[in-house]
Amino acid sequence: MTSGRPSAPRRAERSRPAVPELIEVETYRRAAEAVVGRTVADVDAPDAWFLKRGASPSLVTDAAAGARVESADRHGKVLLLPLSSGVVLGLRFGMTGRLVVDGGAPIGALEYSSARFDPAWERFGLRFRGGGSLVVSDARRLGGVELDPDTGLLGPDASTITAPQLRCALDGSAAPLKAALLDQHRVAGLGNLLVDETLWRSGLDPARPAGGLDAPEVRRLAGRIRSTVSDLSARGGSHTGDLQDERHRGGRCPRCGEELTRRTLGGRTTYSCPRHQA
DNA sequence: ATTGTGGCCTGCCCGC
DNA sequence: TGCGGGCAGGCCACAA
Repeated sequence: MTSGRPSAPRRAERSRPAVPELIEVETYRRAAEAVVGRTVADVDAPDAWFLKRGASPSLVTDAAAGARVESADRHGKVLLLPLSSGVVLGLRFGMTGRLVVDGGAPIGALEYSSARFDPAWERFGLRFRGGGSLVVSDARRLGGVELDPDTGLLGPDASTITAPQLRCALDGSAAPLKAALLDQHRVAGLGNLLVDETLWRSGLDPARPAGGLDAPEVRRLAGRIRSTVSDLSARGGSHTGDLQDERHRGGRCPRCGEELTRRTLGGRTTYSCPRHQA
């Protein structure tokens, strides 16, 4: 699209949903700590499609009913609930998944109108002895529940990734930097918004071959990944980046005013500044 | 093996 | 005013 017009009409100021990337799932994890130590009375799995990797309502019920929640952990975008039965419950939230603990407002509720929380969107739930519940609400059904997820397949968590870990994750890869950072096997926890924000802050072109970064660039990127996660966590979500308001056709670089490049990389819509991301 | 593509799913935005 | 196409993106199956 050619410029000439000042810019596309600015998107309505209405806040956008916080897509569940690492930051949001960490918020869910903290909320889930409220149920640690409780015993599962019953499993509610009304949507069998939501159960992945061979899990079925009866298998999940067998694993969870009567078991105590031992802890609430997270790796990347996966929320892990180890149970006293020895089974670990893995919860993924896809793009629109929310966690509702004890019937309170779903995390991120303030981002939405009340109509967004249709009871029909409840895909999975645990009810606890003595009351309370933990429910996954997901309009789009892109999330899921699995038993004993293999976290060994995931890369190091983005929030604490070190330069050597990042080098290892990117080394020898010809894939675009954007695609490599989205790949949960390489780095766990980053989604589309966080990657674009991080690369913009790093001054790195998302199309650069991932393995082509030199050592200073890898160090810089590792630091930016951590600081971006930390910064946006403090602001309240992965949608609070500096680039966010300009993520639309005709959007402009918040730093230099150049029109942002919009393209598809790693299968995702990618915005970057052609002037200072190289 | 790695990298790329398309499909899943469905609410919602926008243009007609 | 209503309708319908396109868009959103995490994740997986599959293709090259």
